[in-house]
Amino acid sequence: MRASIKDVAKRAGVSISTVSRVMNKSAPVDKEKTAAVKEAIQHYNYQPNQFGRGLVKQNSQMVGVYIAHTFDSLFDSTYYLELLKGIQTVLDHYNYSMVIINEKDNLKTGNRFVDYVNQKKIDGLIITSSIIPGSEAENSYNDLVKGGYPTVYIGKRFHKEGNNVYAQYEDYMYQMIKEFYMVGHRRVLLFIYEGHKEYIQAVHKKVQKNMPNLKLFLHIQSSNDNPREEFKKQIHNHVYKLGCTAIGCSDMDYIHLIIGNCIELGIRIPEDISIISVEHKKEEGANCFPPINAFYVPAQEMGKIAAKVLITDIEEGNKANVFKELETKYSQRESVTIKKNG
Amino acid sequence: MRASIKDVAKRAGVSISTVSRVMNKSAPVDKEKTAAVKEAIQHYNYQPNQFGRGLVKQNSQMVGVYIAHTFDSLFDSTYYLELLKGIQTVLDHYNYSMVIINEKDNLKTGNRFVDYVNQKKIDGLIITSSIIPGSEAENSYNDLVKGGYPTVYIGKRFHKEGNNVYAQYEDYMYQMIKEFYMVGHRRVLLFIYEGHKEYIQAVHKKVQKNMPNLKLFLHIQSSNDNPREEFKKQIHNHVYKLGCTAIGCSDMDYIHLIIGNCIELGIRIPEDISIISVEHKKEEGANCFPPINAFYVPAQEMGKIAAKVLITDIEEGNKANVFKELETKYSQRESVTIKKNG
DNA sequence: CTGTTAGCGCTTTCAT
DNA sequence: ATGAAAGCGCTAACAG
Repeated sequence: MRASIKDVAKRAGVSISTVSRVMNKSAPVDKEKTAAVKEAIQHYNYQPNQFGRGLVKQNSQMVGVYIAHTFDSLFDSTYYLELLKGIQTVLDHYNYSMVIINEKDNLKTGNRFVDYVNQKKIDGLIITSSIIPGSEAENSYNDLVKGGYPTVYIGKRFHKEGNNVYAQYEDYMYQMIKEFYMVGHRRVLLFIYEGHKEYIQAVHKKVQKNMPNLKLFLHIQSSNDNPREEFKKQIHNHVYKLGCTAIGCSDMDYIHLIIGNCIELGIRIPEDISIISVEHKKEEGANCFPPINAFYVPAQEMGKIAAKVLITDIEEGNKANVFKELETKYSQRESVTIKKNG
Repeated sequence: MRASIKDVAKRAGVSISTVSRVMNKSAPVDKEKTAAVKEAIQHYNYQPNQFGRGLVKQNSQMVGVYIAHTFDSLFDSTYYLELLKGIQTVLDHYNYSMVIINEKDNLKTGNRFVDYVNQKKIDGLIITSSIIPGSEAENSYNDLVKGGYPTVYIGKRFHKEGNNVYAQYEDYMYQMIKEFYMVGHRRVLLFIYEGHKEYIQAVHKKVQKNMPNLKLFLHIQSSNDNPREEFKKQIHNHVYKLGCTAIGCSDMDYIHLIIGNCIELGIRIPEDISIISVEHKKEEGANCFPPINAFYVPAQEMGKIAAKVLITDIEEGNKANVFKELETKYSQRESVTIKKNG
């Protein structure tokens, strides 16, 4: 059994409260006693038991990160990875730990984070945009917010309460299409994550309204055993049969499959096909061959902000809701060319 | 304030011990009282506070995953990602949560996991291979093992005690070179992570001994702002000036940079240069252009095994040390060709 | 400045 | 089968 505060107190010849005082610097303590306590702490390699401390302070120094997603898709997306990096960085700085709360089944009815909250396992909660609108989780989350529990929601929010960090997915996807449109493309293929299905509809509508003579082809990519062949089929079909001259994709994950398949199919970039992607890591597109035009979504920054907001909320109480909208930045590189209308 | 066991007891008209009994099924309870308690639990949406429970049971249902690494490099490596996926999957199944313990500064003197152990924040610890041999962390880890604390070490171990899961890095890297050697290559360039520097030396020695007429060029890649140019320089130099006919790399992360640069430099794969990689995700190499020969290291499987071993250790006590060595599998694809000795 | 004590929420004897 | 009570390790209020 590890040493407890009692052992330390005994060895230092003081009471447990004195030990507690020097541990937490919560009250002035005689110099010599302080030294004795410190010696005893050293000697036992003493660390206060978090259950005891937590029981009285009711905090765990842990923060939950909720992800309603298969872990596979999560850990394959640069977006989440960068988000997590950002979160972890500031959590670490403020001496909090990150607990991942993963919901993989029953995305509609699951709300596993509620248990963590009720069990006091975590002091605050960061929700990742993968939560399904209208799901049980969304409801539970709203309850939490209403109850004043420290939370931050990353991604598109459908309610105005609560802290929110967001990079307008719909905006930059729309911008992407507009980029193509402006240089003459009229038939565009979009590779989209299954999880973004909901959001892309709004984009599609707006496109139909504002660029009536542009035809948008959507390919919703679900997990697949052979993405190589799947992409090849899609690209071949859309480029050769349906006359697409531009491909957009919402994550760098797909870009190598797209580039590689284009090369294999004898489709030149950008001469035959223009490509724009989204990058969640700086200059990611620049490291492709050829360098790919991309919208930079500062995912890591988003994670950092979310964590900072959450910690402020935890430690100082939520004064006002924070709504932080991040800007994306478009980098022109070598993957888009003007399409002469023919 | 959330409901406590007292509130539940009061509403159900029983004592708190009875509530505890029905919660934990730790003793038979009258049917009607059980029903009443369950109703009250429902009503309050009651979840036992983990501090209270933990204080008496001294367990947290949390497991620490220690990573002595910058988080960036961690979350950019498929190896770690797959490892984490595997760990998370089985942890989830056994109702444990994963806490990431990240050591980014002072890799030689840091041992942050010790605090988590002493504070009882975690019930067990998984150490990731990135721990530096001879470091403070290594020492602390050995102490933990000696003290019977539940741990699993993933990666090469320098001591025989404790649970260990391992895919012989040195073996498969040696095999990789041998593959090149067998088909006639005599000048091989290896792209290596900085973190693997220690291990590759042994490989190098063995190569020098067993394949005396093979010349091995090592490029240790540290984090770099412009990997694209860095790789281009390296490849250009080693292929054109130093006559390398084969490139090996220890992680898929680099493969697109290598392939892309080769294409840009007019180096054909596999006609001019043969390539072998390591893949930590099944068929990852098959999705490259061209498909890349690779050694499959079952990182996810390793994570699963590690977690399973750890949980067994936690819940049943460590009977004997588990030493599990995973086999790698070599997939031949289209990136290696015979080199006619000239 | 410091020791004594109550009490955080829970599980687990110990009686009954 | 069940309630009373002890006690897990700690902090904070209180008394001195």
